[in-house]
Amino acid sequence: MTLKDVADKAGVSMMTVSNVVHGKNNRVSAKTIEKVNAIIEECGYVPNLSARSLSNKTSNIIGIILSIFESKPTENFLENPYISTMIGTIEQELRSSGYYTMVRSISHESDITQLLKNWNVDGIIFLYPDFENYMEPFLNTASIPVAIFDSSLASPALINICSDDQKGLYLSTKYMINHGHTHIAFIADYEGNHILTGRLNGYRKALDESGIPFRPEYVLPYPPSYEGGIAAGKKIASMNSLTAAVTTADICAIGIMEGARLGGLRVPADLSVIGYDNLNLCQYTMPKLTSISQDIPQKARLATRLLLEKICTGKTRTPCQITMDVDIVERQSVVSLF
Amino acid sequence: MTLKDVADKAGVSMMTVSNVVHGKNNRVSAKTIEKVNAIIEECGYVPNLSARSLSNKTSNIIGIILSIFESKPTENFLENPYISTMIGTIEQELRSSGYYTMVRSISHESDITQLLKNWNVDGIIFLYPDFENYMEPFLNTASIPVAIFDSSLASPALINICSDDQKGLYLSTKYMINHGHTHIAFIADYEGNHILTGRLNGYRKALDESGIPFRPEYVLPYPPSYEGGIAAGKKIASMNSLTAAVTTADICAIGIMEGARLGGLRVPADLSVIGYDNLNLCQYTMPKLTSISQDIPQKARLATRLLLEKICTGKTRTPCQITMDVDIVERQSVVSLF
DNA sequence: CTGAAAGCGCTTACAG
DNA sequence: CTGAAAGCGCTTACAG
Repeated sequence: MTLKDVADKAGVSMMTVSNVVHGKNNRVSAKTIEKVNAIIEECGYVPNLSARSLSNKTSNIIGIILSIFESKPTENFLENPYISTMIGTIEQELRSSGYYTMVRSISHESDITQLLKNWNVDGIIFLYPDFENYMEPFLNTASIPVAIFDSSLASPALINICSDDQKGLYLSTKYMINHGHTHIAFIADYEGNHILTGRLNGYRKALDESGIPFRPEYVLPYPPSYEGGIAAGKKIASMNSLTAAVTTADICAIGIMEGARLGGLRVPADLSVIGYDNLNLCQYTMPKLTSISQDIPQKARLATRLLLEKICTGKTRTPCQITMDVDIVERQSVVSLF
Repeated sequence: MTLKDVADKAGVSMMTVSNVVHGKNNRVSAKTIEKVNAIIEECGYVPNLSARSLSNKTSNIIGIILSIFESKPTENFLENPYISTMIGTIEQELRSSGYYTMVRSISHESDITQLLKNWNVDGIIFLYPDFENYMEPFLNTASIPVAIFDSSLASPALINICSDDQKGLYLSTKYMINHGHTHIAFIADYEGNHILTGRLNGYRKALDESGIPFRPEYVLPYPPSYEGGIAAGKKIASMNSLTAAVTTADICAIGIMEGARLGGLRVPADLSVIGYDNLNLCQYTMPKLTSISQDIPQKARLATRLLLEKICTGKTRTPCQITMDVDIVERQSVVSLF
């Protein structure tokens, strides 16, 4: 069942059917519209989008790029609930605007342009900011809108949705201070990572504001993973001077609690801890983990909308670099020293 | 840069270039192949897959169907790490075989056939068995291979990868028995759900084998969610007769531990618990949760391979309903009564 | 308000 | 081993 079949059956031209399908109602008489729609309904006609794409030079397909690194094991990447929330939210948003979602992992920069040419992809969303090295040259070549999250690149060609990393750690550090803590560790190997560096700055800002001296030895550069957290927790127990730890991932905070216990501390009695991301699992630990939350669906939705707007109008209305607010979610992992 | 451009530049026909692109080397002389490939390389020619699809009646696109229910809030669905592992593994597998992954949520049965016609999708993978009502009529119409997981449908037209649910609960119940437990609760509202019913059967089988009477009052039909688990845990505490609980989801097991504590029990001293799925978060709880593990990537990989095999050959080699093995992962949530 | 023609970039089926 | 012709299902640009 093709456009032509419908046209023949209705006794009109393909052009007329096409106009009806696209709702260009001012170009067709009401009577014809009705007749054509009845036939479409009856025969279950569905347009062939490959054909449309071929003549259109456009596809209504948006590419979601998963990972560029072969080296990085995909498993880690995938067990992250962040990713599924992102993909699901983006798909819903795209679908409701008549777009299709193609998910693709890539291993070379050339894979991206290949994907574009293969399917006339209308826009691209990178889920992770890992792509930054490839980004600049790619952006210069790319003729289609591109969205990314938490990137340090400030190119006006890039839709870049960030979250307020500095405020995140400002909030958790301030929360510790408000509960009487002054010896607060910051856990993350921030060097060379602009997101983590932003968070370190938030930590420092909170200390400064309260007149608490910043001590470099309280910055423990362990990776923000479960294992990194365990190592950090043990280290903290051995230092014997800290009452609180803030960090940049819930998994790491959980590791810190575990490591601190292994080192002989009670949590939260001897060590208060605050995580980051507010994952579901914060409520499953003991104590339940206080954490910094960002609205991930909101982030995904905003990126998708700006991308579609740019595709349709050729321009983004708002500044294309947007920083989203974060919040603290109180649970039980912080003890008051007052 | 199109086939024609390459052909002109090489001084050959489009047909020859097409043959080179598809590696039909026996139809082209070595010299011509080399010349054409050099030009392709130089110009960065990438075939337009919409055009290919149009003449081919095939697309190399596989549809992954996310959710059919508008009513079910998508959020729940998405924060499930199972989903991202599935999507990621399937995408990798498809990509390495030259296929493309289109993710799509649907709200009506007709959305599926529409997707097929829109893009000439070559195959479909349903992530969840929720679609069973729609399945039978759909399978009769559908001309393309379909894969699903954990479905009770035994249609030979369906590639159906299950896991050994009965064995899963047999293992956890047996493990309890081997540690001296005889008063063991089974938590899940299994009625009307063939997966959970299979698991209940495994529970009963383990009891039977050890000559422990099955007591209907030990089956607590709470939903296998965190909240359901909390309710079940409180109930167990109030019953004062049970020393162990097996269930069908890690989240539920974590809820049970929480509920039991709220009811005054110590975990695991007073109540041993075993979960199901072996999610990462099993290692983040206290006590760390013993659980039943299924190899999710393996499941996704197998479904994808069988689907591609069926697409290419028109037949699946193996029986299309496959049950995968499960295993128990020991941690700290079970105490020995000996 | 309606339609005939040309073309998007590829493949299939055939001829040589 | 190579190529010219027709066609996949749609849209664009134009004419009436």
